[in-house]
Amino acid sequence: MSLSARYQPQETETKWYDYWLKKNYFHSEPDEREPFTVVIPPPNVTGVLHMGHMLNNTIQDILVRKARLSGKNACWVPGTDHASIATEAKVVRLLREQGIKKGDIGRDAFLEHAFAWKDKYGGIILDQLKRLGASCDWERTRFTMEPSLSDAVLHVFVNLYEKGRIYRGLRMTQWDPEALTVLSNEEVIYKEENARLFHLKYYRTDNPDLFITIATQRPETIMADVAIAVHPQDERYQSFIGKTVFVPLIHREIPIIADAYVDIAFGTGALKITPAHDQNDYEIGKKHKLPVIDILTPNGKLNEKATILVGQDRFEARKNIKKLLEEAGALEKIEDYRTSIGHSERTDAVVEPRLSLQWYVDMKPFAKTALEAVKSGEVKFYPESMFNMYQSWLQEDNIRDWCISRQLWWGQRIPAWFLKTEVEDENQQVFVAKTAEDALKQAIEKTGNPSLTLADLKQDEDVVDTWFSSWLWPLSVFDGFKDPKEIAYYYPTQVLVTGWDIMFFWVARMIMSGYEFSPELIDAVKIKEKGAMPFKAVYYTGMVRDNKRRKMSKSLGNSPDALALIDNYGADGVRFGVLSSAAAGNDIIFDAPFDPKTQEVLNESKLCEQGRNFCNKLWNALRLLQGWEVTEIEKNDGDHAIAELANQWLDARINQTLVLLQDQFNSYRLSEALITVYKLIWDDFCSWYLELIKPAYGEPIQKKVLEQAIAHFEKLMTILHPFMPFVTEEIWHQLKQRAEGEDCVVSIWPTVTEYDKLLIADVDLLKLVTTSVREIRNNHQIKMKEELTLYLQQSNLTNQWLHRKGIKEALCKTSVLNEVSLTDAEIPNTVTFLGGNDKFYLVINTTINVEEEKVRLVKEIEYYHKFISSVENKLSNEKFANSAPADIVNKERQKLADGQTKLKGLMEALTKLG
RNA sequence: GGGUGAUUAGCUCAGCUGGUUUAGAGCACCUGCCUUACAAGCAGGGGGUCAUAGGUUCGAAUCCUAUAUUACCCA
Repeated sequence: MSLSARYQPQETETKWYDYWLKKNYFHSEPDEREPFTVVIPPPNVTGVLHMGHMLNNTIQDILVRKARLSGKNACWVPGTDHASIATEAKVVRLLREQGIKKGDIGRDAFLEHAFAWKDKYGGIILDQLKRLGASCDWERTRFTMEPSLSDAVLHVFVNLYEKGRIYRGLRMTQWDPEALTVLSNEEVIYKEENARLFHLKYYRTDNPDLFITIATQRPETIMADVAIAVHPQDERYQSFIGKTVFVPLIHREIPIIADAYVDIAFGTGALKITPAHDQNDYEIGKKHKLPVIDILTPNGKLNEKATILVGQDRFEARKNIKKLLEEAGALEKIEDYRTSIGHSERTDAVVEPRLSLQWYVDMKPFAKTALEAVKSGEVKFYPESMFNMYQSWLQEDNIRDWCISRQLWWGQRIPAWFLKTEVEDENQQVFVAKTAEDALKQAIEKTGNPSLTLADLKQDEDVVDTWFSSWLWPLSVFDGFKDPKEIAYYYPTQVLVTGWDIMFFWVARMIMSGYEFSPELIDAVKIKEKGAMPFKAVYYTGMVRDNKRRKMSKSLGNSPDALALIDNYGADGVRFGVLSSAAAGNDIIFDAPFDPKTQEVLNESKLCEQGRNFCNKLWNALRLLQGWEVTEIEKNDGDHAIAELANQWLDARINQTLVLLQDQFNSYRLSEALITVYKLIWDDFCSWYLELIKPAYGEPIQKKVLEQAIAHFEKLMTILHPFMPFVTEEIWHQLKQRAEGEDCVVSIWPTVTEYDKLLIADVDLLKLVTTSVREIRNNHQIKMKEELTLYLQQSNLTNQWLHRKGIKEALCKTSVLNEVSLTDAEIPNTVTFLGGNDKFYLVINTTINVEEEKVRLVKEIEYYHKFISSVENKLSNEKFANSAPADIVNKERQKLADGQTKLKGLMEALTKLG
């Protein structure tokens, strides 16, 4: 059967993925082998595959496939995250389009809609991962809101509450007026923006001629002012302290207080205190026992407490109040300035500080554990430098309690019940339990009222933050909270692969929950033996950016379509492209070009093209092997000697590379590992090995040589498999007839054996001489086919080299020579070049341009002169000789000696030219 | 405002513990080849004061300090 001249990924990729699934190769069950566990960072259930997923899942797949080939019990658990805010927003929007309001249909009906929507559209991303080749154990697919995982969330909530680590409190929170929920601090994204600073006059109540000017960027909140604060040492305002002023427009009287918090240099040095609408003002207000006046509705409109502009949106009110202030003579001036403004991560709405009653996790003890885990090296970060960022966040003075309640319905409802009779406030009685029945028992006990029934209780309306379920992911995907069997085997996971942007959201919190709960779920002996950490290593990928260094995102439209890329280059090609410039932690500039006319991103990539070309190279190597005619007759001729040499050499090179690869895998230098394999295959195997064993035109190849070649090719396919699974599986099967279950995906990663380093050096010289001869041909316009004669200067080295079996024949073949011989004499009318330290003379039939030759030699001589003098300088420095280690000094001496030999040779050649 | 990285060829990046590195790779570029597996290819080539200025050292792309540029994190 003849093969197409080009590799066709479309034809093979689906075929092999289905085959692997059919064979159940990705499924794992606990057994006696060492486990290699990876849990996927669960993408949003509503998500579609983007470049970041491609990168991060390619890396995970490489690690998992490599582990599988290395004989470990590889288990990669996939799944999705319910993503409460994002999903709820999506469903709300969808319902609105159908004319349905969330509030009208109620909680249960809404959840029905949401689940229906999730069943229909959720999890598309998991199918897309299959296109990429992800070898997940799909039988283990989990969802953060499925019953078992939700159960774990409730368990943990109750557990932490009982330990006194979860509390309910009235605090200043970050409010998203669009999603109508509080956010955790981490969900607020600060952006630098242009803003205006309004300078407003507040007149004294005791003297209408005196006023104090304050600077604010939020004039629409002055109706909520409760004081003006100045610095106690500010000389300008000493006479104002203790007096009162009128709030402009509404003429409410407020005091002027002194507080060292005020920055004398900022604005006018006088600060309006608005506790309901500013975090810092709230703190000052509390300190000075000032009242709180909240003038905003949940959706960011002014309420009746504002008394003016009631019903207007905060930004509309800001515009309108400017006019009123001007008319009232209260506006002194407006300044432009830059400031950073907090936006909601999910809805991008400007967040509003808001006083509200929420649930919090006390983070101090957790932070200490999490910091220690990485500091001690139990959890390793790649790259290590990520620890700095981690540390600064977890330090005691930086860590803040985690607000975990959200005013949403899509998520796990908070397992807390209250008495219907009590007013909702900080002091009301609360019964935290996994079920309403348990809560009722508590209520009866605590109130001493046995007649209470379920009807007297009401459950907290809120749900927990999505991250409060995903922080349990490594524990809950193995149902650790229900059954210790699987988790005892699979925990801790090996490595977590994720972007550094969710280091705080997710990584740190998983470390916290891991240390907190795994000792409760797993046998103490096992924990002692394997550790309590959720993963042994974290591989932080960079952010994928476009060629203008912007983060690739759907909203910017600067990300190529991941699936279109796979269509264009094949999954293997895209995997190659995405990985090849992705060192851990460094951001990746993905090279997809933009259409110069439309400015739309094109689904093209040079790097993926390189990956596709590599597949094609492999494919053609296969075609070469298949095209040869085979002979059973073994001849002990030159070709045989070359084949033997090539065979042993490639074997040595593979072994040498395997050692390097192991090191690269151990340190997670995967892009380097890929380049290493790429070079081994393209340069060593294709360019040298196959060219060496290639029979002359029309000649057959010896059966044994072909078998050796196939064996090497097969080994190389196993080595490349983790990176490019599809093409390697295809070639693996094309190479020979395979028995049932004899597949590349489950082949055995080669073990390193002793190899001949000297042979590698000898072939390096062969390559060097060949390249030199080819260069001379190029320079003298001698055809590649024209056979030439080469002489080598006689020396111990050349003598030994040329007499290694196969070298002479190989050299004749690669350099197209008719004769190679050793000589003591200078050979006239030849081009001289250096190979190693020795001189080579190439006889060419064209007349040598003596002047050109001289120029070339003089240039080289100059180079060595400089080189030698720099080494001599170093060596003549006594301090160097005394303080440098002996082997370094010896190396320098060797460098000098070699340089001198080379220089001598070149000088002789120059003299010879006359 | 506080902090952390980055700066190496036209572009994207390697270079790990200072010493076979007067610095590597891929792409792009130049020259010659449709040679019988592959033009998605082959053979060869050019191109870098390692951001700048100091310092430590026998020795610095590598360590230290400052400056510049740039990216990000935190408030």
